[in-house]
Parts: sequence; structure tokens; C-alpha cells
Amino acid sequence: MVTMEDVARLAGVSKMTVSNVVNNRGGVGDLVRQRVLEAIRESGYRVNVSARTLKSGRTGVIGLAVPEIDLPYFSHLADLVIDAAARRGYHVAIERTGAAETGEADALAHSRLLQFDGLILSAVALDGLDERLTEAGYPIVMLGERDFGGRFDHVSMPNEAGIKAATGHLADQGCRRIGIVSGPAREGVNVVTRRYHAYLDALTERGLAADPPLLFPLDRMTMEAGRAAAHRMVDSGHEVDGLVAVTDTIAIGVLRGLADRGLRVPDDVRLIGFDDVPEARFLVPSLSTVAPDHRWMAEKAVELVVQRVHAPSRPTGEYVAPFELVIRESTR
Amino acid sequence: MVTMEDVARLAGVSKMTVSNVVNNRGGVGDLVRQRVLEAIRESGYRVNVSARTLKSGRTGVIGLAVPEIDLPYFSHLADLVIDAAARRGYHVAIERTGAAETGEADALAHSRLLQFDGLILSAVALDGLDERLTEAGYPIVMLGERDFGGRFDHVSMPNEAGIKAATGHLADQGCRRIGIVSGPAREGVNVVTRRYHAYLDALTERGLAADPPLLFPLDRMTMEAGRAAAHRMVDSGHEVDGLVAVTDTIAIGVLRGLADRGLRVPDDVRLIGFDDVPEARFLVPSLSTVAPDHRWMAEKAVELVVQRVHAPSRPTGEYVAPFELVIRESTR
DNA sequence: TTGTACGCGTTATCAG
DNA sequence: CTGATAACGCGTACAA
Repeated sequence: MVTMEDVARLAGVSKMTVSNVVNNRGGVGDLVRQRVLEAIRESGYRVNVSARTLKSGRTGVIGLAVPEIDLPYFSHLADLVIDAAARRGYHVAIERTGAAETGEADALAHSRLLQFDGLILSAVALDGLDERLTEAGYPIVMLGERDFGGRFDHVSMPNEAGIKAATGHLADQGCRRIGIVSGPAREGVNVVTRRYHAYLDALTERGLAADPPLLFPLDRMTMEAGRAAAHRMVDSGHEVDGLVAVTDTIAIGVLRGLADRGLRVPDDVRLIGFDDVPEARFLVPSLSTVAPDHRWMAEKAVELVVQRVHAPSRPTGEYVAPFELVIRESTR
Repeated sequence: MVTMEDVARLAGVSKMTVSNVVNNRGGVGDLVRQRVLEAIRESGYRVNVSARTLKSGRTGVIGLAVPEIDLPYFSHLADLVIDAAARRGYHVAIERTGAAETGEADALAHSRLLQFDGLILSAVALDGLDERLTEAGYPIVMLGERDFGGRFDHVSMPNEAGIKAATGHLADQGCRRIGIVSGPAREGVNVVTRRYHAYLDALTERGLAADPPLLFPLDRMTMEAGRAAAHRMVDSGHEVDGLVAVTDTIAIGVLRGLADRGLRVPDDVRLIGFDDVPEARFLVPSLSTVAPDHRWMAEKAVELVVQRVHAPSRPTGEYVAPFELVIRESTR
């Protein structure tokens, strides 16, 4: 392995000078700088990140923990976070936590090993994890999901407002029996219960609330689960003319599930999702959805982590993303 | 920060003994081991990965380089690679190569890549990269795309066989004017030209080759590009009754593009993709596709990298994934 | 402007 | 079975 020492010898200077050149620090003569750069090229020298990290105590890496990366929403999010981090000179390491709670605890243990400078946690299920989180040793920002009562910075989806807007939009389109396809209920306040209550509120305000509620539950947040929910809904004879899916991923499955049963969107049932994943506009029919400003969220989360790296004791904050209602074919 | 030194002092032993306990090495008395473990718990000690890496020269991390992670194919691949690596005790760090190269100093460019014990490179479009790669200093496996003439291990898609099967299937379904939507042509042999030629061969064998060929080119490998290609195809008056899309991502765009022009799949045009991304079965119509065994590919790629970490000079090999033709609604 | 000496936390070697 | 010592490669005082 080529070290700084080698480069220094080759260029006829000291290690320190090489270090200064590599890090673009001043105090190096132009001629010397050229010689050093030449020596670097010739020798194929690369900085040793481990040594640098060991010395500085900073890794320059932000962890991004997501349940699954092959769900469209999370991969899209990852993309945006990488961009935002890059703009600040940070790299992003993606950790997959898996949907199960044990997986998330494990991932946290692993992320300790990886020594991030900070962690952005986008998680669905976090039971019993908050205890461990407080001793993680680096800043943590919760992104888009359950909040921990102000213990961490929290960048959240416009859950209430978004779902209310979506539900209201269905009503405006003439829907009278509006159902919701919603994720696995967990104890405590989380994104699922929040969205569910927002849905109920919107219906109540318009006098459309059904009793019993038209809730079609999911056991997982996958396309397959969405499809199964749609099947169950149709097979049990519910007559619904509008459906709110709590995420676009679910909506993709629902769309398919309705097609399986010969129901057409939007003719028989109108359908609206939440997230505006890249696929949404390409589906047939294209999917109406609540489009939170993901870029804003990614940007905010990274900004908060980076800030906290330098000022660990700043008080935590709550940040809700702006959103737009995107009307496409599925609710026309 | 709590160091081994601190733990050693607390337990009344030497650093070395603590190290032995932490790494489950033998040669430590049971009583001493207990004392050390207790001291670790009490102090909240965590191994410092940077120091370990600096010393050992191994990181336990495999890099996975992909152009974009929010394309369904790559995020799915990432998922499988993470699984395969985890089974062998390795972590995976995803690197996105799609972004334009910044003007970093040579020594810093790719320095992040140096933290890897090995690299799995998927579909990289960085020109002149192969020069640098040979001096990367760690094993590299090419996955699924461009091959570098036997310089690296290469796990490839069943490009020829898969596209031939797909094209043949369209012919079997009665298609007579079969087109292909294919990616940006690059110099040299790559996945795109390979698939294109396989398509031509299949047509020639059946006497269906058109002159001029029904090639609808893409400038990028995105859904949007697929949609645009479909628009151009229809608008230019081509009468095509079967379409091969070189990837499912493209196919999703094409599906939408055809719908935009009022063409129905499969009634007016049959469409088949390549990859079998998770979404494929949920589209309406569900998408017929060539389904390479991605799990096999991920497994193989990881296996090869890990092998080569321990035996760097083993001769390189070429490995072609098995595949299945998955017939769904889009070609019925 | 350049060079020297030392420390970062861990592990390998070798002696006890 | 345990402990002392010397690296690993880089960055930072501080000296020249």
C-alpha cells in the first residue's frame, strides 16, 4: 500500500506537506504542490480513510436506516438523502432494518459498528427501541414516521393534512362510501393511526362517516398486502366508491387487486395514494396521490443531522413537510 | 470515548486481554473473561472500527456500485446482495455512480471506495473507469452488465438467450411486426447491443426481420424515456404488434406511453420486458418478462468477491444466470 | 514555508 | 494464560 510517507519521499518533501496538498490547505508553494500532485499520480496514492477517521473521530458518513430498500418509497428517499448529504460533503450508508422490530435493534447494533457521524431513521416499527437510541452516541433524526415525544429531531410527513385533503378530494369527486386501506395497527401513535384518524375526521366533517368504518387492514406494507386487502374488500361484498391507500406502494397492490376482481379505476372505484413515488405517474391509470415534498424532507433531515454533529445539545424540533395534492387519472 | 485501555484498567488486566475477550479468542481464563465483560458493560465500551480497520486492513464491507438506486431493478438487486453478504458476515455499502463526477483531487476521488474489501459493480457507465479499476487494490466483480474482456469476474444476465426467448414468445403469440425499445448505444459490446442482436437473430430465424429494423431508441434507461419512445413510435406511424423492452423499467414507461396514445396491451400491442422487477406482476396489465434468477446472481457475485478476498490470484470467470420466461397478461 | 515528534485505538508478536 | 511493546497511516502541535 502506498502511504503518505512514500509520496513524500518520491516528491522529496515531508509527510506534512503531502497532507497539506491533499487537504487543500494553504501554506504550500506552487512548485512544491505540483511536484506532490505528480508524485501522487505516479504512485497511485489514495488517502487511507480509516487512518483519517481514527485520528479525527469523524467518519463523514451518515447512516440512513430504512425497513426495506426495494420498496419504491424508500429507494426514492435514499436517493434524495444521498444528494442532500453529498452537497454537504457527507456520504450515506444505507442500513436495512427489516420490518421486524428485532431487525431494527440489530441494525442499530450494526450501525454502531459502522460508526456513523449521525443517523437518519425512517422506521415503521420501533417498539422498545427508544431506550437504546438515547445512548447511540451520535445524533439521530427521525424521518417520516413515529415521533418519540420530542426526544429527537423529527421530520414528518403531512399525515393529517395530507390524508384529509385526499379524503376530501374523493368526496369532492362525488364518492359517498369512502374506505381506507391502512397498515398494521401498532400500539401508540404512529403514522398509520394518525392517517386513519385524519381520514375519519375528514369523513365526519362531511357527514360521510360509515358505521362500522370502512377500514381494510393490512398485515404488511407491501404491494402484495395491498392486493390481498382489495380482494378481501370485494369478496366481502363491501360497496365502496372511493379508496384511500395509506401509501402508494399499497395503492399499486390495490390497483392490481381491484383489476383482479374486474373493478375499474376510476369508473367503479376511485383510488388515491400517499407519497408520489416515481412509478405513480406511469401506472395505468396513473395514480392520484398526496405528494409530500420529499426533497424538502431529505434536505431537512440531513441538515438537522449535520447541524447536530457540531452542536449536539441544540433543542430538538418538529418539522412537517409541505405537500401537494396530485390529481391524476385514478380519481378523475 | 471509552477505549480498551479504560476497560483494561477497570478490569485490572491488560489491553491485550480485553482485545482477546472482545474477539472471542481463546487463551483467557474464565474468571478474567467475566471481569472483562463486566467492565465492558459498566463502561459502555464499543470497539472502534476505524482502529481495527487501520490495523487489520480489512473492513468487512463490500461495496455495491449502481447507477441509481431508485430504479426498481437496482434497489431489488441491492436487497439481494445485502442478504447474500450478510450470510457471509459482510456488510454492504451502496455507492451511487450515476451522479456526475466531481473535480476532486485524485487522491480523494474514490477514497470512499477504498474502505471496501471488495466491490460489486453493476452497470457502470463511467467512461475510462476500467483503467482505474485494475489498480483498485481489491477484488472487483462485474454484475449484470458491461464486461471488461475477462479482466474481472463477471456475473451476467442471460442476455442473448433471454431476449431470444422473449422475441420468440411474441412470435409464437402471433406477432408479425415485432419491435424493440432499446437503450442508449455505447461503444463496444454491452448489454444493449447484445440484446439488440439477440433480438435480430430471433427474428431472422423466423423470417420476421424487418428492414429497416423496428428499433426504437432510448436516450436514458428510465421510465420517462420508455414513455417517450412509445410516443415516438406511435406518432411516426409504425405499425407494430409486439414490443420487446430491454428492461422492465423501460417497459413500465412504454406501457404508459402506449396508453397515452390509446393503444391497449395486449390487444393492440403485446409487450414483454426483462428483469421481473417486483412491480411487474402488479401492473395492469401485468407484465410478461424474462426473469433472470436475481438471487442466484447476487449470491454468485458475493461469493466471488468473498472468495477473491482470500485468493486474489484465482483466474477470472464468466457466469451466466439462469432465467425463466414469465408469461403474464401483457402478452396473452 | 517545511519538518519532527507524538497520539489516535487496535492487534500481532513475543516474552514471561 | 497474561502482559509489554511495537506497529498501522494520518493529522496536529510545535519547532526550525
